[in-house]
Amino acid sequence: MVGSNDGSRTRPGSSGRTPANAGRRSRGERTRASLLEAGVEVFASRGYHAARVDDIVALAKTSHGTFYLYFANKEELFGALAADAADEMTALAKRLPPLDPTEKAAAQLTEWLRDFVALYRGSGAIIRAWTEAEIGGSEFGRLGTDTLAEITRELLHRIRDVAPTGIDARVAALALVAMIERLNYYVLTDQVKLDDAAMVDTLAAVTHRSLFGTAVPAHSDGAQA
Amino acid sequence: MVGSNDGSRTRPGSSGRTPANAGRRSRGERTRASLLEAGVEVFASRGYHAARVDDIVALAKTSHGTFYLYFANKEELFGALAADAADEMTALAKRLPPLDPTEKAAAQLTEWLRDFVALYRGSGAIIRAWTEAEIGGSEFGRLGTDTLAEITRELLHRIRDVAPTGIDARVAALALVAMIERLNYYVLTDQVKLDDAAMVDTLAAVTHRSLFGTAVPAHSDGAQA
Amino acid sequence: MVGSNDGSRTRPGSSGRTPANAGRRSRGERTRASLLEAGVEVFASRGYHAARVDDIVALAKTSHGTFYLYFANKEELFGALAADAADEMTALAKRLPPLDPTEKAAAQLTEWLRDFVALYRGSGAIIRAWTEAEIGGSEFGRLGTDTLAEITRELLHRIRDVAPTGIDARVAALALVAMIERLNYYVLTDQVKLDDAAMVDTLAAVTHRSLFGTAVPAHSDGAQA
Amino acid sequence: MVGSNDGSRTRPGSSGRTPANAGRRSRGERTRASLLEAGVEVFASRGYHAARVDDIVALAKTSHGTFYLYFANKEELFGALAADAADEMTALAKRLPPLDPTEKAAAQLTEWLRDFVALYRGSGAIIRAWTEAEIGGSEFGRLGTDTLAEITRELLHRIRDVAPTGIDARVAALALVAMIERLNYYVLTDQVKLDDAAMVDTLAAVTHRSLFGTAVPAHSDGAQA
DNA sequence: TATGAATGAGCCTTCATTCAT
DNA sequence: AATGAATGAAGGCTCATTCAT
Repeated sequence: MVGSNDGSRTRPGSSGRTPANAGRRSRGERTRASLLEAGVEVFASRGYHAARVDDIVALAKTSHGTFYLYFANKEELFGALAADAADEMTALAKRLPPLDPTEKAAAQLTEWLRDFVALYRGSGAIIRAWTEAEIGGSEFGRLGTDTLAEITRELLHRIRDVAPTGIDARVAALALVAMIERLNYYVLTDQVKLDDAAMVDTLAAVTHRSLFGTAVPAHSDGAQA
Repeated sequence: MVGSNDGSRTRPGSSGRTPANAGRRSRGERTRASLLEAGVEVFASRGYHAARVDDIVALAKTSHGTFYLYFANKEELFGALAADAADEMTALAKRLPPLDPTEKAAAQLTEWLRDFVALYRGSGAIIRAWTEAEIGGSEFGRLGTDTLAEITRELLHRIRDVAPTGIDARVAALALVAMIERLNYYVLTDQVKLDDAAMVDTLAAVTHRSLFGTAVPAHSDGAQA
Repeated sequence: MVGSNDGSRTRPGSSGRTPANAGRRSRGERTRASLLEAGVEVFASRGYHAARVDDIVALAKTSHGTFYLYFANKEELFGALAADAADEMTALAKRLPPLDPTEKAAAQLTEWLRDFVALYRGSGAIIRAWTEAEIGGSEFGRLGTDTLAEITRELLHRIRDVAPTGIDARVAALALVAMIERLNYYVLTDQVKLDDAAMVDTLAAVTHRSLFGTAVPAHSDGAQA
Repeated sequence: MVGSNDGSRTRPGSSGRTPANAGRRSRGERTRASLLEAGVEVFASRGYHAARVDDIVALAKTSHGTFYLYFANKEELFGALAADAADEMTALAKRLPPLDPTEKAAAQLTEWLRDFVALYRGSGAIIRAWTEAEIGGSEFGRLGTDTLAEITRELLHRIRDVAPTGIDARVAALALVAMIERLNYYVLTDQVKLDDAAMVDTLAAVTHRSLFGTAVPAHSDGAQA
């Protein structure tokens, strides 16, 4: 579909990209990095479809030709960004705290939600873009879901035993993740004005109550509604 | 000045469209209807951006020229569909039942959620497409949000007095609507396999518990009121 | 080129169009007349290319179908109008007065120029439009020139004997007609602000002097510069 | 905001275009030049409205996309050509010689008219096209007039003091310019067959006589000053 | 490695003309 | 005689991608 870029020509700047030598990167790596950076910026402000390769190379202060030296096409650049975001999200999922009626667990959940908000604010532009319907034959849509699915899976682990009767734990986990993601989405896209603390507290409270029937104790250390 | 190229060329099929003669529609009305129908189909399967006027007219078995006889452009057709969807959603919002800890209220909520699912299944393709970032300068994005905002508003009316301390009613309403919409979205787009009853019951349960701390009685998985 | 309108189907309203029964015209004649009228208006305000059949039928308060009942295409309607304008111009050419150094001849020339201005103001819109480069393969461009050519021919008749030595009478006639037409054009299209009297007097003076070397006596009955 | 779709994508071939390196032009400059050349050709033969971007790129042996790399649209290409033509015309206007009854002045006028003919033969196609009614909201129509207005202005300077009584100098200047332009137009578009010398001599004679009442001495039909 | 000019498939839109009623 | 819905051939323009240098 995308020309004959069968990957047979080696891409520049793909040598040791370990954090250690991050400061002294080859020219190729710097170029690639600036393209990625520009990509985030442009995808964030325009969305995937409206993003122009033109805009990206202009922001990265490089040329069209160079762009295709590093990425087979627009989709691949987006894919790289999405993979990064997915990695971060997966790592976050792993850190989901245990859930029980205790105040400590509630506080930890709040804490975790704060991290989620931070991550969503950073990589959210990409996550948001990839929630856009139909990027590259829905492959990315799935990727977005899969990523959230990991959080769902972790959440399910935590609540399976504590979920009240009458609630399907799997569905509840899904619903809660949906809630968390979407509310963040509304806030990030400015469709709704809300300060982070109120959002975090409410998400924690709803989650906690829906599982344990009682409110999270209100003295979570932050501003509160 | 003479004709004024303001596109004022009168549109066909705009005669008496009263419910009475809805069956016997003029040719123009039929054409317009088939274009709308095709629009739903195409927007649903491809998303707004990937939808081609070509696809729509092909499905409607009409010509390119005819399309522009009825709609100024792709956006306008989408707008018409979106407006319809918004109307239905608004009407549904108005029917949101009162919320209190009683079993009857819980049952009514379940019922309402069933309606939501039905509506979402019908117009959801459009709602989904219009949640896509950046259609026509984000005007539609807002419209989508505004529509959901109406449900939020109605929900807020119902829970303002019953919301437990420690929960900001406005934010909670928002969060619950976000949850309801997104879970439906996941199911509608087949990103998650779930039967409607489980979804409805869980959404009802989470909503109910997050507000009242107790589960909805579990015997609601039938068509009983 | 223009579809298969080979004229085989008889056009409505083409019966006795003599001035005598002009008042009691059949419906067809009235329709045709209103289309012609609308044509003048639209061609005048928009020019030939920008004129839309849409505009014409809207102004004539009739339909597209009807338009093609009376005219094979847009060009034919224009042709009809152009032919009328050409007839009038030809008649005017015939009335060009004799030219000699006398004061009387000068006055008659001024008078004739006044008529030219009047005619140009009425049919000028069409004349102007048809001076537009390339209407229907330059056929009309020629028609416009041919019409002016008749004035040139008449002028040549008048000046052949009186033209001073050193001036080619044919070329001079052509030049003078060019001058008369273009100055009127500038004024009619508001590219130049000029009152009719000044224009007429100057055109008469330049014509007279270029032929006879002396100014036209200044007491031509009208406003004068 | 990021890339701003204001068409600011830098145009190719806009490096040092000094006369010095005019011979060795960059590829971009050559492409742009061939598009301009093709533009003249196509506008000349078809007129502005009938000119197709397709025709232009075909003649320039380049692609559709390339066209839009150099010009925002058809109008802009035309504008570039028109601006060039306007510049040349303005320069010519500045060179209009002084006008007085002497034979030398008459000879200089003839000489100037020869230059006008030469210029009109080169850029006339564009001038002609832009006299077409209604290019881009009449902006160009005015430009054409404005350009001729400069000649009118210069002519007015020269004749203001020598114009005979009974002739409004401004109107006369306008009329003479109109005559000169239109006669050239007729000849250039082959609507009239005329050799250049006859045209030039007659225009000079008419101009001279209308101002000074005597013919230009007839022996000017050579290249003598 | 990098450049940026060139490409062309694809899309939206217009409008003169036709045709069923 | 009239209508107005339908048609489809153009035409202008965009933008991801390629290629010569």
